[in-house]
Amino acid sequence: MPPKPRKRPATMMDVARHAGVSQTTVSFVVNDVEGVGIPEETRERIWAAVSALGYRPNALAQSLRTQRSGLFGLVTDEIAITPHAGKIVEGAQDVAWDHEKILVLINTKNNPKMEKTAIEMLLERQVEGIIYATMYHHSVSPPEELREVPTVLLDCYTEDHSLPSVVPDEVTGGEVATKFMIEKGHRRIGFINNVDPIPATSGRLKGYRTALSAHDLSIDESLIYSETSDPGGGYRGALHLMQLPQPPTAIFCFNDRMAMGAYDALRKLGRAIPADVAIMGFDNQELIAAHLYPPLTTMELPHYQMGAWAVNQLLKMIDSSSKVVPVQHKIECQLIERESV
Amino acid sequence: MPPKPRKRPATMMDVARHAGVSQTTVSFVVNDVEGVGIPEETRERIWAAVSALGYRPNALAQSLRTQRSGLFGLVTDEIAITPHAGKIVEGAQDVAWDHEKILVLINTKNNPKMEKTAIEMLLERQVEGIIYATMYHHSVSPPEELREVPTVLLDCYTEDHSLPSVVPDEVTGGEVATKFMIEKGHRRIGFINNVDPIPATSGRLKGYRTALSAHDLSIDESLIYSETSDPGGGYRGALHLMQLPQPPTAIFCFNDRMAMGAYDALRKLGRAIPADVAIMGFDNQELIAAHLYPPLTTMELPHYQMGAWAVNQLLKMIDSSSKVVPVQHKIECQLIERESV
DNA sequence: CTATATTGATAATACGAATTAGTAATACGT
DNA sequence: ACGTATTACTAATTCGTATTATCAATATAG
Repeated sequence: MPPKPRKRPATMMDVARHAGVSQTTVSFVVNDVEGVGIPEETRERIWAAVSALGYRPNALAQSLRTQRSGLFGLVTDEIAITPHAGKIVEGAQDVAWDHEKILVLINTKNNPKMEKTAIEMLLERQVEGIIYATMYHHSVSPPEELREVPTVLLDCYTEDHSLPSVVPDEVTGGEVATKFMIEKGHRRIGFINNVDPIPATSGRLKGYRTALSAHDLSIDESLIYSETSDPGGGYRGALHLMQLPQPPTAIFCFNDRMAMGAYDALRKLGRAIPADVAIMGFDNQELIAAHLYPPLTTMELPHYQMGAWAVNQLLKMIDSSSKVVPVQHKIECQLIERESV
Repeated sequence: MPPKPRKRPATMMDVARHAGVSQTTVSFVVNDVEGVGIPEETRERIWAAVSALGYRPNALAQSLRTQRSGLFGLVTDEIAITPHAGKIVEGAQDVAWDHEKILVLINTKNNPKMEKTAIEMLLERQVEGIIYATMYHHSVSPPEELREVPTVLLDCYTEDHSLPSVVPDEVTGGEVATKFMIEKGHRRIGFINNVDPIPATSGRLKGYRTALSAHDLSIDESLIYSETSDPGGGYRGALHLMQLPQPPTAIFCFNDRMAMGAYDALRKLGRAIPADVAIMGFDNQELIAAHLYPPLTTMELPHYQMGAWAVNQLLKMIDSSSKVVPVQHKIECQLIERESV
């Protein structure tokens, strides 16, 4: 029979016996502890035992002893809706991996009770930090338990800013997008905004105004129109703007889904994109943006970066045990140039 | 000062002292152990101490003692690409939650070395089971370490089927899709297949043939055309089929992205969907399918269900310690009827 | 009135590793 | 030759909980 009929996995004690030394010595060698004099010969004997027995450290025991679990909790409200969640997770995961931390994931479906239980569970498991992430940028009031451990809010924030958070820089995003259209020569730029009172709505609008002002362009309020943030809204918005006495030559849409609707409207009106009218989106929802015809120029939300930043921040908060003052970090959105402008 | 200057979280021992009993008694009461005679009065005293100290069990210590970590590992190749990953995670998460298990997530980016390290890490952390998931249905050869613990392959399988796996039922999917078009009255149904040699390619084609045969329709090989699985491929495929001497009245596209291309082609040819030509997709990529005009009728891949099934299977494998024979489970795809057929 | 249950607990140990405090044996300095 | 370093380890304790074995005090049986 091959050397596999082990039932219980080998412990450090097993290795010690096999190598004829004490458990302590094994620990010293395996962890390569500084300042303990152990001759090469013994070390080899121990390593040989390690591989002979297929020893693998028990991280639970280590965590218990060292009081650090190496776990970070990632609490999300909804994970399945958009690919955005994936990017957040990926960013967080990448950084965590580099620091030998591992992520435990809980999806609370926006259910406050579940949310509370989830955080309780994470705390029981001694997570070293928690990322509380939402799928769109808004204000939240998370369970108080969150404060018992280093925490970063992702794509959301508390009204009082008492917890560190990382969010997209909506204003700069709107500004960059608008500036880009201006630089492409557009002077009459419409904006189909969202109707929901969220930071993205006010932020992108503010950026739009800023960019126009910065280029000494007057702001024509009739070019700013609000609609629901779906393709239908985009469709109606574009129709409306194009039927103005002086229609715009470029339309900045609140998001890619609305841009999709705008495409339909323009097609119906027989206007070519970007020849007759340029379209700028926001969100860079790959599946939409890259596959529209023509491919949509849009702003990418920094989900990956937010995930990465959040983990980095947690790492900082953990080792500099000194209370770091809660930071509100904004990350710029990236312009993704395709062919619609 | 309010009762919060605790540094170290309270342990069971602290509770015991506070209530004037032994740690053992606290354990008995807190875990509601059967058959130990402890009067109501003492129990109350203990619970009072628990909330006074804000005691919270240390799951690491529990796990170490009981030898069950309550952790499941979820290893994915790529998580950010599609919303599919989100569904898998959500399905797995939901079932895990119901059984008080928690998911730890590692994304290995298709890097075999990282994959191996990741699994090693999970094993060190004493996960009770591992789900090895890929983002599209194909054959894999995962690290051998996987066999040391209950494992389920998700959306993939090993050639020798020596590990349990759950995958979409591609054949039935193709069949249901085709049957639907037939029932809508179509007799000449084109199929723009993928060129990659993966189960989805052969499976959906097989289902297509089966459905046609089942309805006594002859299979016209010229209506089966292969292209790359992107919008461009769909575009070319549709163009090709529509220029045949006897063009089809319905086109089954290998996936939604190709369907998107087919839409463009038909638009260019001036054919209306579904009046002139019906289009059927596959994958139900919400962002595409629901927002095309007209909304795309398509087959939904059972990602949520696969995630859920995988966790359920792990749970079974764990308690019925008897070696369960590796199951190959196929889950049917759901027809999502919209307006393109 | 003594033997035996029952009640209401506790002491001790195990889980697997990290770590502190030692210790036996040899080497070195003077 | 004697005290001190150094080398090469080991014993014992700890992390926080679950669990088994035990025990004292009272109640009940005979």
